[in-house]
Amino acid sequence: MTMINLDGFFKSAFTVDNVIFGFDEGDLKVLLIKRGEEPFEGQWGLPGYFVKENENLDQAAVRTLEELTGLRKVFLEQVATFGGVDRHPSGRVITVAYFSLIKINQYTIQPSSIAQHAEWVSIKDAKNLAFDHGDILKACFNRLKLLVRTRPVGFELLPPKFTLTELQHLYEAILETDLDKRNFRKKILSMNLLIDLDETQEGVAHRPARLYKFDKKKYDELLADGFSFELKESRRKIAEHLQN
Amino acid sequence: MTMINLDGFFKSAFTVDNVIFGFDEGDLKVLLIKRGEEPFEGQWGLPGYFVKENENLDQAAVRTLEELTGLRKVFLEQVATFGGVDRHPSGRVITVAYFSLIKINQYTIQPSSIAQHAEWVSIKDAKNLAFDHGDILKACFNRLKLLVRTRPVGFELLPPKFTLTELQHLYEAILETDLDKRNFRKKILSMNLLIDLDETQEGVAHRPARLYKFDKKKYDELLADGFSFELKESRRKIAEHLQN
DNA sequence: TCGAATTAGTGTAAACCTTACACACTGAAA
DNA sequence: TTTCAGTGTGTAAGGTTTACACTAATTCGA
Repeated sequence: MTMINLDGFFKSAFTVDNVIFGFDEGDLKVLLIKRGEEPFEGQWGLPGYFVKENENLDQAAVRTLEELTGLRKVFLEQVATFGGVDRHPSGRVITVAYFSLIKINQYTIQPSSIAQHAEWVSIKDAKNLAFDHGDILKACFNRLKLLVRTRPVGFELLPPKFTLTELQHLYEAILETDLDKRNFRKKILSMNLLIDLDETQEGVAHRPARLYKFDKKKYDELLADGFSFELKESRRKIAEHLQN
Repeated sequence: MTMINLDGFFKSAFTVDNVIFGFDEGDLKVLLIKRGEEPFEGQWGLPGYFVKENENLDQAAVRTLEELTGLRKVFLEQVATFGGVDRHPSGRVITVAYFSLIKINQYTIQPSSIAQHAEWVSIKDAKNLAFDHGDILKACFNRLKLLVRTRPVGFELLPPKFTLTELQHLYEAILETDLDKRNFRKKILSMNLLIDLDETQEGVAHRPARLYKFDKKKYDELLADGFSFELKESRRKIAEHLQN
């Protein structure tokens, strides 16, 4: 049997770039690296790693995420591949972008050298990134917006126990819009995907809110029955938004 | 300024694989290649091409699509990248999957060697593909299903003049469900995105249907105003579907 | 301990959208 | 002239989304 010989074809270095989202203090954040060397020294960039000869792309993404955050088994999904000829000044490097959602308070700084320069940056402040990382971040943020409306991934960003207000703020941060409190609660609660823990917040200087957790078991059951999680943004509010 | 030296890192060959959808005789089809050589000789595979040193991924996809179909300026979008270590028997080959939508009657067979073995295969019959092309096709089909509900891409698959029944059949083929004729028409026409051409079909052995064309100009205007094209599948029908 | 501050929690009516459903019309072919 | 095949049309019921404002619980400081 004759096989294709790959020697004659162009080969490129390739990396995975991780867009790691977290949510803290009502603000959606990304874990960025302050670059300590050229190119783009001093600028923010995404954590990126060369893929090894013997590992799959997904494996590389999982491995590097763990090296950086210490976390395993988090939400992680491939988004897109960026392969512009001139995207890397040192030569051709094709990068596969992954995005992940982590609970920011579970994040612990790791001993790896790159992690020393990692910082959570508000998505609003994540500008002027190195390479084409601005484009990559944008693609991942768009994907998150899309995903959050059709699958209950928001819970990946919240601590196990959360209040409805926190959940609403999360959605508002991701969708970049305001939501009506009563309608939001009605909608979320009507899905029966939250377990009311019969506990309340502690240490807040106001009426404490009830705590809920996400009922993953119930969701998996409903999924199997053809249920579709759908959380809509107000169309009117989108339209208003676009006018600004 | 010190730069990273890429020589030390593993490099891989890169291809683009094209999932080219067409619609004909009420049936959604994919353009596949009957493989004339090992590996997977005799099986169907996606048209795939190595990416060149000096071209971007999108350029490679556009170029190869034209080489195969003779068509330029068609709908083309990157879907996902497949980089399993063992996906290609000859060595590491990472492939970036693109999907495109073409008007099947504009397709003309090209002189390229690969095009000689190209055939339109109904999506239902596209099984047992070479490599991981089955997974790739599935990913692209899922993306098409998603896209068709939120953007008016269906028209890319139809001839410039079409009947409402043809449009409905197209949606039914993509969404793999039945739609109610009256409700479908009501919904589509209420968007005001179709121009009634005041012409009718010819050469059919029954009452001829009116012909319409897609009003792209209007759509672009509406888009700018925050309009969102949204065509929903009946939830009940989805649920029924899942039970089968 | 009282009042102010802060955030939590709740219901309804109107508008809008989606669904289910059946029959008369047109033109070609026999 | 009848049959065949597919086109084209309306409505009522049910469900979803929207807009909107006040009372409840707790801490803090005076």
